[in-house]
Amino acid sequence: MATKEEIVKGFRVRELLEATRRVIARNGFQGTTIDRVAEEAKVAKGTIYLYFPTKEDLLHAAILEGLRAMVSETAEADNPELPPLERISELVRNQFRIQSSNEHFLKAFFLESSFVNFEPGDVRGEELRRVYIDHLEFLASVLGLAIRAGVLRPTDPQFAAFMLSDMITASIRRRLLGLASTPIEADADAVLEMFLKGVLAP
Amino acid sequence: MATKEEIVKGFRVRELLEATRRVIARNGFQGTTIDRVAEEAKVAKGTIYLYFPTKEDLLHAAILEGLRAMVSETAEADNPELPPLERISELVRNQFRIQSSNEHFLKAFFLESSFVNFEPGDVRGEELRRVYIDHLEFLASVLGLAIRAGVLRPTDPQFAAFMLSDMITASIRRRLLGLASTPIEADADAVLEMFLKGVLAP
Amino acid sequence: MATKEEIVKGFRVRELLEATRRVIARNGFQGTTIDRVAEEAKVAKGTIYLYFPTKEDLLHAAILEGLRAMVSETAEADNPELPPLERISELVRNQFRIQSSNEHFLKAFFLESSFVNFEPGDVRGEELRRVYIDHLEFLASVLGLAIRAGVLRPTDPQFAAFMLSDMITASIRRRLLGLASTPIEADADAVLEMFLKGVLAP
Amino acid sequence: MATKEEIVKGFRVRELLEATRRVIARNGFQGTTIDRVAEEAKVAKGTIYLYFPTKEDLLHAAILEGLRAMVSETAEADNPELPPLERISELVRNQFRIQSSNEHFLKAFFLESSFVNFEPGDVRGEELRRVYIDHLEFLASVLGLAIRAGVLRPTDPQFAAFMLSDMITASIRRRLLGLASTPIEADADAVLEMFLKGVLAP
DNA sequence: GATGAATGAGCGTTCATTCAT
DNA sequence: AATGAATGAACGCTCATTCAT
Repeated sequence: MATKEEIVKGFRVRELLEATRRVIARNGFQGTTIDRVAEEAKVAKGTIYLYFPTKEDLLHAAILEGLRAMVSETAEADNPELPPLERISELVRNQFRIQSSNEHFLKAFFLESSFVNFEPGDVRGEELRRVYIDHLEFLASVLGLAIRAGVLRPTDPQFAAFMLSDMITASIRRRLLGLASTPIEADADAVLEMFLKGVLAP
Repeated sequence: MATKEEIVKGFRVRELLEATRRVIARNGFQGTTIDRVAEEAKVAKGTIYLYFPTKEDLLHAAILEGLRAMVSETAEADNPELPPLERISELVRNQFRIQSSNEHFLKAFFLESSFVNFEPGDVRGEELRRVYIDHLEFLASVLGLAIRAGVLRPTDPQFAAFMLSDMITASIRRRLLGLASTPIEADADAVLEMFLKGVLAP
Repeated sequence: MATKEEIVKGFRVRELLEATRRVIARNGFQGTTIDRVAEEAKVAKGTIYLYFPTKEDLLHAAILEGLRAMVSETAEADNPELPPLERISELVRNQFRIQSSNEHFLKAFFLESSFVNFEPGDVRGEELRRVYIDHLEFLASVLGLAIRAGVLRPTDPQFAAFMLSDMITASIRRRLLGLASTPIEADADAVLEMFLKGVLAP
Repeated sequence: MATKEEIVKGFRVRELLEATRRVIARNGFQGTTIDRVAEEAKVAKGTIYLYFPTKEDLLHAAILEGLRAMVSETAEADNPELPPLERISELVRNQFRIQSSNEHFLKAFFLESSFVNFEPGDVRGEELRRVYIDHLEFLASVLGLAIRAGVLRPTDPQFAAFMLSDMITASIRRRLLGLASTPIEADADAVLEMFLKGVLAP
């Protein structure tokens, strides 16, 4: 059961993590310093160390929470009762919307960090990977259902899920690199069409 | 005409760039310091500054050369006389081979840096983007030919090229994240199949 | 109103500036490094940067304060009600006393730096020059009064002030170069006599 | 007797010292590096170390020679047969001319370095001081003659020589600080008048 | 608990000096 | 003798972390 202190602590932690993400969004990972986070959170520098033992832990927690928010928002927006194809279609559209609304934090995340800053075997890295893998498995399960329903060809759903997820990220990245000329609304459809139909002439 | 000194200088530059890429591979971009490069190249710190005016220039040159090597190797392995589909197939297979052989350096590059470390407008960043864009345009031109030949559906070849390139990178990334259970040789085929046919049931 | 923190900060700043002047005195401007100042002030290197953004700012502030102390001490010791000649005489005597008590810092300042270390147009250099020029103008105004009172010949008071100031400095420099055999008390009188009467036989 | 090698060596040394003074003139003492001197002398960096064991020795020799040139030019321009007052007058005018023609090197010397860069007891510092003292003694001897001739008041000629020399330097410094509005030709007369007659009303 | 002044290891960079050619 | 590539100590500065208040 949560004591009053724990609740207060929870608030502080949340504030710190949000401030951290804002700083990441504004300055990138490189430019994220403890000083800046403290200033953004309107808290003394030392205070951060009451809640996080190192900067890496703070960053990790901020990313993890941000990623979890994105992932769970995806899951919540999912409607399992839709026909498989429409469900997938909605998922893609939702994910586009989510990543675009979160854009600022995710921009830095997808362009700069990914999952590399942690050594293989590092607990925090594993945790991060875990969240991502859970997300992929959720996608894979949806794809798996569609395959079993005969709507999709029998392919490796894990592989397909990874590719689908990456294609979404990729088209956002493409936009951030200044290589997209189409309006952003068209991206979800373009990704979906390519994912579903490929490029081969019928 | 190259004098003897220029040749020696060329060797040193190459050694330094290779050492730099090894350090990037081992420590990531964040962890790449002049000290470490010097140690890796078995050279005093100051020596590096005889060949590169700043650390950024060194990193840029190392990345640029690594990227160019990858790109030009792709172009050289291309056989324009193949039928469109086989040509694309070969391109994908080649790129897989190339990116896997370069694996260590490219890992850090594709996972960590992308093209972000340079401010927009930075000459070096633009140069880097240019190389990448050239590569994409080459892919796009091959896809464009296939479209005009009626082998591929009429789609935006730029978009398709970006996605294809990214799918290759993604499946390597997937492997680096420990999410692949299939043998690496199967990746190229899997990417190709998805790219060409999509996942939709016929 | 000064808070407690501001007072403490003021102490630190003063300690740092004094330490800086001691280091300048001991090692000259060339030999003044942040490390040495930190050691002299018994403070970690980084601490200095909490109070001064760059080394140049630290040096500038230390010199400026040292110069201002000298200049304002001169002004305060001035007695405007004395007859012109006695007033000038007192001014010279006072300046000798002041410059000799500050000797160590001023030695380096007058022998090494002058006002050169700052580019023309540099705000800090201008500030330094300003203090010096103000001092000269104060001297010039006193000389100007004496001229209008008919006690001094009509000459350019700006020029005379510069020369008088420099003669004082010069005779201290002469002492530092080991060229003086007379007791230091005699210097003020010697300078005054030369300044007032010149060397020409009557 | 000078061997051929010694003559060649003499040429090189002279070239190096001249190059050094040009670099000092252009970049100040701070900005004088071995690299720049080597480039200015069109010689490899290592070559300098065949002739001078350290940078300090090079600088010292360059200053010493530059100072000697100035001093001996003063002595050569002297006409001992002139009446004392005219002789002094000519000396001052000549020194102004010399220091103004050498202006570039001397500017840095008089504004930046003086004699301080060498520890007391340092052989090179003493040598420098010696040249300067010799010059002062020459001036003092001329003043002494004038005193004995009854043209100047009986004063300490050493002191007077130092002051006269410094007043010349000071008025050049004043000009370099941007504090002079009169034409440069007037400086010599102004210094002379002040030195001879002082500022006191008759 | 909260603060923020203090710390010092570590960074990128410069440059006097050395030494193999 | 002459070269200039190589060296590495030293510099100014940053910033994650600590700790007295």
